[in-house]
Amino acid sequence: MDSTTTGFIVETLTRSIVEHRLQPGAKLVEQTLADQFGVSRTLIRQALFKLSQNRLIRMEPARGAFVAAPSIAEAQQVFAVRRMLEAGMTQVFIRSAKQEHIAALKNHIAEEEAAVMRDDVPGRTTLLGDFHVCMAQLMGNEVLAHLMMDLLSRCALITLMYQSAGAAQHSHEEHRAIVNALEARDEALALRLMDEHLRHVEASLMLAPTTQATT
Amino acid sequence: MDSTTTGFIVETLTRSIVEHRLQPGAKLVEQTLADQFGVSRTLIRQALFKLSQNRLIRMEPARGAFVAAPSIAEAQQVFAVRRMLEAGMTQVFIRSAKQEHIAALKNHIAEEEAAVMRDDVPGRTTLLGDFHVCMAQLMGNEVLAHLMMDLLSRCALITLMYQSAGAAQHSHEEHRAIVNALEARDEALALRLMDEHLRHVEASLMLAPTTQATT
DNA sequence: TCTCGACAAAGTGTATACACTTTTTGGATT
DNA sequence: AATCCAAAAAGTGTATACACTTTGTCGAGA
Repeated sequence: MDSTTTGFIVETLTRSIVEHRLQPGAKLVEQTLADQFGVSRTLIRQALFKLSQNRLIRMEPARGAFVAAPSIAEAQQVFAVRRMLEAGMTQVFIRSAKQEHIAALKNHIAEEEAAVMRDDVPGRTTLLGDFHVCMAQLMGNEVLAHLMMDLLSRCALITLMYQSAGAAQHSHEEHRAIVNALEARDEALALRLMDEHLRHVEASLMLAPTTQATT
Repeated sequence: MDSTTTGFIVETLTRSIVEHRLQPGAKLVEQTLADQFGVSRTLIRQALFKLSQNRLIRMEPARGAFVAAPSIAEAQQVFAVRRMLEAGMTQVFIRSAKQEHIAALKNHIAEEEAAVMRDDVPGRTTLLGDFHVCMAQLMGNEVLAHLMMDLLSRCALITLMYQSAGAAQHSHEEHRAIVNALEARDEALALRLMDEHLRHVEASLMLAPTTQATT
């Protein structure tokens, strides 16, 4: 399985969805995609199934695959989980991180800044999310890292739909503050900042709850 | 997708694996399974793919599917994630749970006890894991509940391989203590008990690290 | 005009066929 | 006897065919 052909299709479709070339609710017809990619429906179906696991699309029996339009309620649940998990993660991180790990985070933050500055919407969304994935990866826990990627891909769509440039800027600054707290090994502060950060991101999304119709 | 036929195959295979009728490392040949279930390889492949997402089997390109034999290292990572996540979960639960939710947990514990008493190995493993899933479900957060199910199915195999009757008994008693702390709304105690509980379960597994060869 | 139903078109669900890769087998050579 | 190579067998990867479901269209009847 996943002979890189399927992987390529998944990546391409993911980009199309995340960059809004495919709108939430749009139908993905198997034969059409098969023609476009020059493969059979078999591989397309494999790819669609993977995308449905990532919650980027939704599959309805005998009706087909549709680009997901995650509800506000679902996003709130995802953020609730992230607050629970990332509090613990921050705690373990601050106790075990070496200086080089913190340097890696600083490096990441520089990339974030560049993306925010040049107003690169898909780029900044990815990077702002990757900050959290990056922390997980630096801890050397594959399971945790994979889980964070999953959670972030899951709210990537809604973040993209609702996040303003201002909110992105704010998010970036909060990341910087968190890293400073980590470097100072101030556990209480880091925990508080992380919790507030996640609440802020969530709150910024809720400001425009009626933009997107459900499908 | 998942026209219940695939679902049935997944459930049947899951039971076979969890109840050790299929041993870790065993190969799953598609045509053989297709004949047994009376379907084509197409549906078998769908089912195998789902099982691989649950980490119950491992798929190697062009070589086939094998029953997973999760490593000790992987189990440790899963438990680390569970400690991070369930601390937060316990905290939120104790602050928001109604009396009826605590009653539901007590009810679950009664079932656990029965399974432990009658020495029903697959049953007790499932129920002991479900205690944690149950908490998540009672909180009304679908995402959290699904995540817990995922994490638990992921270490179900290794738990089954390594958990002794004594450890199961111990686990059950710790669940009881946790529920008592929840009912008393003693947050600090509940957090401590949950953390210790997860460490105990993990420690009990590590006692016999050389039983199963890798594959 | 509106509603209902039958028919056609489009699309998904499953089975099967065939190509390609891996594994096994059986001998020939050393 | 042991090793290596080639051919056969077994098994996976992908494409295609066909059945069945859903959706859209068009005309008849009220």
